Amino acid sequence: MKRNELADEIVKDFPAEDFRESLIRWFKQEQRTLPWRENQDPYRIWVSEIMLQQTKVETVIPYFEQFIRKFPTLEDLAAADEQDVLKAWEGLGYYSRARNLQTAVREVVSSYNAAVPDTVEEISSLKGVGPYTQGAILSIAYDQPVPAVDGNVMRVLSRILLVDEDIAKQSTRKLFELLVSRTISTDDPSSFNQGLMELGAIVCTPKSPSCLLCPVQEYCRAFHEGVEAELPVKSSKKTQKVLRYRTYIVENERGEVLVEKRPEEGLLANLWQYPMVKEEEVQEGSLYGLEMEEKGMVDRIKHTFSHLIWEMEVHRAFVLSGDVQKERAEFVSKELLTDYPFPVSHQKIHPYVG
DNA sequence: AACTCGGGGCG
DNA sequence: CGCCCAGAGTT
Repeated sequence: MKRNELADEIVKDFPAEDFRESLIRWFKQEQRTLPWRENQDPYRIWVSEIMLQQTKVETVIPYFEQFIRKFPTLEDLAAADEQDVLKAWEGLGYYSRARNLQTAVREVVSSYNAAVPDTVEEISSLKGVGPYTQGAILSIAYDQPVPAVDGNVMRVLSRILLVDEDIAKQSTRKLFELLVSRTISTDDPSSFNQGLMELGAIVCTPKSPSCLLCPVQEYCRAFHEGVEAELPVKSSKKTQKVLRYRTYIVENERGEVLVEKRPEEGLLANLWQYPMVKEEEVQEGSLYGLEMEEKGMVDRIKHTFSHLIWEMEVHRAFVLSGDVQKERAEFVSKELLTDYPFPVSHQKIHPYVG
């Protein structure tokens, strides 16, 4: 069956209008007060949506407030140094979000007279603005009736409409976009989309949903069948690879510490770290052309990413002779170190640097 | 369609 | 420990 026909069959006999009204009424009553809900400024909505990708609301709040203080307008962000933007993003993860956001904001300044575009074609062309974010900005900032399908929406609707497609597949998101298109409110698409997400965050949670408190319980097919705990269906992912490194705290005679900037692409791109070499490439007493006196291991740090695991041995060393021959590596005073954006894995080393 | 890309909190 | 989170870009 074609996706379009499947969507038609799923929404057949579903009381969309009653569902809409209950959902929107509940959202207006019960929504959390959040900093990006103070107004409809497209720039603020945009920043919040990027930060919220794969990140919980409670985590985002302090980052959002500090980010807006630092970069109050789109022009401020466009004019900022990338390093300062990454510093404001430090600890939030998925750092390409920050770099793509700045790229996109600069594009808006140069090509759209600093006004966030309000059409699907224009806004979806911006770096970092995918199917979800485009729908979120258009519906929340511009009141357009377009779907904004995230994990919450797929979970909520899979239960309400009894959909057992695997939500780990990208193609499934398109089915839910069709389902939202057939149910969304044209009067208040913003409250409808946010209501679905808010419901997923507060009531229709992944584990043990609060069905007895649900404002749309009477419309929930999964609840009536008693299968809400079995939905959504999601295939599991594979286990992570383990990578072993030795990380150095190298101090010179002036009390400065050696740090290096990671490559422009890939994992933790353009963030800084203490020099780190694969365990099998360690050369005792030598690093990046420097001759060192090794003072032994300080700690073992295990850091887990979504797709891999780092096991780092942290060693302390002092420079005996030589010059740094490695690209993007430099000695920095301990005071200035706080200006450099570090991933959390290496922030764990800061206490040993003093 | 599968992989990459962070980090935290929860059971 | 595994799972999930207001996903997007790359291959």
